[in-house]
Amino acid sequence: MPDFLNDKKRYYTPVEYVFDKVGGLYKMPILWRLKDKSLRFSELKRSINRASDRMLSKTLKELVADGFVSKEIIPEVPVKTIYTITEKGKRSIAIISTLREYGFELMKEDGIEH
Amino acid sequence: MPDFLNDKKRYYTPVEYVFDKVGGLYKMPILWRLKDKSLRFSELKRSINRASDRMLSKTLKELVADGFVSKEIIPEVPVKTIYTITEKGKRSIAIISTLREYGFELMKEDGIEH
DNA sequence: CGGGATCCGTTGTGATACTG
DNA sequence: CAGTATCACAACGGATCCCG
Repeated sequence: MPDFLNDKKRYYTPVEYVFDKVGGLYKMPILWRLKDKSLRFSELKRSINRASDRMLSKTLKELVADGFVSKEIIPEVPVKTIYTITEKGKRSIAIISTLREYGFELMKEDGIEH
Repeated sequence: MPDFLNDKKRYYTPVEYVFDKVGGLYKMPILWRLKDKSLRFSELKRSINRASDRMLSKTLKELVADGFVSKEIIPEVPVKTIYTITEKGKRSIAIISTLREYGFELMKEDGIEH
C-alpha cells in the first residue's frame, strides 16, 4: 500500500520523495555551488574533486531531467557546457542551508571538530 | 582529503553527516512517530508496516546508539520494549518537519497527487 | 513479544580506459 | 573538454526462519 507513485517508483512519505530528488552524495553539493553562479563541468569537477567523472555526469543528468539545473552546450572545439540552477533548483537551497546548519549543530553536539 | 572523520567514517559535508545519522528509509518515520509519545516495537511495526522486523530492529538500534531514541525493556513474559525520543531526537523534529513541507511542495510542483 | 541469524538481490558509488 | 562504457564492490534493504 504505497502512499503515492511517480515515474513507476513508490514513495511512502514526502521526505522519501525529497531524498530521491535531491539526496545522494552529490546533488546538494552541486546545487549549493550553482546557487549564485553558473559553472562548467570541469569547474564543478575541480570543486567537488572527490566525485568521479562518471558520478558527476550521472548526477548532473538527473538534476537536469528533474528540472533543478539547466544545461547549455557551446559547440566550440573543444566543447563547453555550462550548468545553471533553475528557479526550481533555487527553491531547494533553503532546505540545503537548513540541513547544513543542523549538520554543524549535530557535529558540535557529537564533539566533532571541523 | 576528507573534511572530517568520525567513528572511522569519512564525511565531506555537514549534510552528509545528517544523512548518515537520520537518513535512510526509516529513521525519520520512526522519529516522527515518537515525537509526542513513546511506542512499543509492535506499535512501530504496525505503524510502519512496510519495514521488515529486521530493518525496524536494525534502525532502532542505530537510533539508540546515536542517542536519538532511548529504549526501556520491561522484563515481563512476554517481554515489552518501549522506545522514547530523547532531547537530541527532539531537536531533529524541526528538520523532519521542514523536509516534509518541502516534499509536499515539490510533489505539488511535479503534479503528484496524494 | 521482540528481536537475531542467515542468505540474497538491488542500488549507489568507485576506478579505469576510451572518445566526439 | 565533457563526457560514456565497462567492470567491480560495498552498503542498504528484503525474506525467511528461529529463539529466549
